[in-house]
Amino acid sequence: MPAPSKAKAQPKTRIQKEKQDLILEAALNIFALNGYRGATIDQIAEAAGMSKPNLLYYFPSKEAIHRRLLTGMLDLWLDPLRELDDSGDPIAELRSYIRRKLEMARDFPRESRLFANEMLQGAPHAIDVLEGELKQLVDDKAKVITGWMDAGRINRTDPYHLIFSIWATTQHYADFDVQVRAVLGKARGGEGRFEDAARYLEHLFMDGLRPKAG
Amino acid sequence: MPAPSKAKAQPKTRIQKEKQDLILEAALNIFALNGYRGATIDQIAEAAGMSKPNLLYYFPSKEAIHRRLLTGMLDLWLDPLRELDDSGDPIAELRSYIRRKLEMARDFPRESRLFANEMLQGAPHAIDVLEGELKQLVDDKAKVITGWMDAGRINRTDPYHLIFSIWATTQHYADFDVQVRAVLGKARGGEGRFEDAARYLEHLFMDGLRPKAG
DNA sequence: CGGAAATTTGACCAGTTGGAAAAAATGTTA
DNA sequence: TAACATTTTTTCCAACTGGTCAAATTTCCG
Repeated sequence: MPAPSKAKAQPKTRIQKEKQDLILEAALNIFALNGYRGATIDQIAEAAGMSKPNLLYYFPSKEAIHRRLLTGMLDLWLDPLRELDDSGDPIAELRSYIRRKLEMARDFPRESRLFANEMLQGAPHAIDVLEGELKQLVDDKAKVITGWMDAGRINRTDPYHLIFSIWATTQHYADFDVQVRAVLGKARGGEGRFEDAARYLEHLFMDGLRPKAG
Repeated sequence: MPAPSKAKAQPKTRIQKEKQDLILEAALNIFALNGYRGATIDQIAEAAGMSKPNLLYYFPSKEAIHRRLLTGMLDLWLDPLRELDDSGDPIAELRSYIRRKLEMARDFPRESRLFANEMLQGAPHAIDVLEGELKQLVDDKAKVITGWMDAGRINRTDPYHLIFSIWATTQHYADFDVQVRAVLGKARGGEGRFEDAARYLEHLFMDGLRPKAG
């Protein structure tokens, strides 16, 4: 029995990596659905098709699994913002940022909910990333956006709150999915809702509600 | 020992009402912070300054406390939308709806988080309200908004997604408070952040980002 | 005061949960 | 096949959790 704790950091065999991925996949489902405390190792193990002690052979603790998922997804989460390009056309850049974020809400709803859960709890495991990497990145991109405003290429407004509102509106479709579906009903709550949302959000962020000709 | 179960439905004495309020107040803190499963009766009891059996004298179960909080806040949550007035000025009505919702995020962050937690879990206790009362109300108000569009008083867009985006952007400041604070930093993350948010959101929803003179 | 009703407490319980230990089973390789 | 490392299962445990119950205490009211 060699220290299995090593296995977690860098999986040696391909089998180990496969099992770990299996566990992470199952854990993502359970955590996203029930929150950290609501999830049990037994549930995760069963979903991964193995026994609890077997799962604990690959990860030292429940918290370790959660930490892995969270750090993994934080990177994913930040990617779209990283792509916001200073040298591109402001309107097109922001439009495609909104689209990318909405696609993430559609394609990675479990990750989004995991993140939302963490935020609701006060980000006990992610606060340093928020105050470090995230803040840094947002500060950066806020400058880019401010530059566009200075050049008169988009209306002047608060770049930080602009980014917040893009986060909020897009993630809403993942985190509050039940509500969205319930309100839209069967007719409009199907697959098309993301298309509708994309069209709407684009219009909102670009032109707002007030008619141009006062 | 008369059936204490009656006490929950209609508190007899003023003392009973006071204690129940004390418990609900404490429970709101704990539930909002830890989610339903993350909260323990012991925690709530201690926060309310009483023993666990004593708390259970006033509420029959943990779930009963949670249910009371949830139904109580759903009403509060719907109030601002109810006030949206068909006969008012569209721009002013929507503006003040946004302001009211943002004030709710500022003044009732715990309630907002309780609600967010419930949504993330798939609304197991609130799904009927969402599909019933809430959907009804939104359908109603969507018609009002559509009427304004037909009259050319606001730009044509999807009224349902408009309402979603108002919910999302305003609640974001309660539910993702840690993130907002972390990104804004000490300088701008203080009390003023709600004022900034209000100014920003008003501008966004009214005029969007694209300069009028293309 | 004195008794009844309401409130509070301490002891307890059964089920669950995260996790440990060790043995058993299964490769793997020479 | 023998020796060795890896993986899996069986068994177990201590802490925690929601909730009960009877006894003790306090409050209320004539």
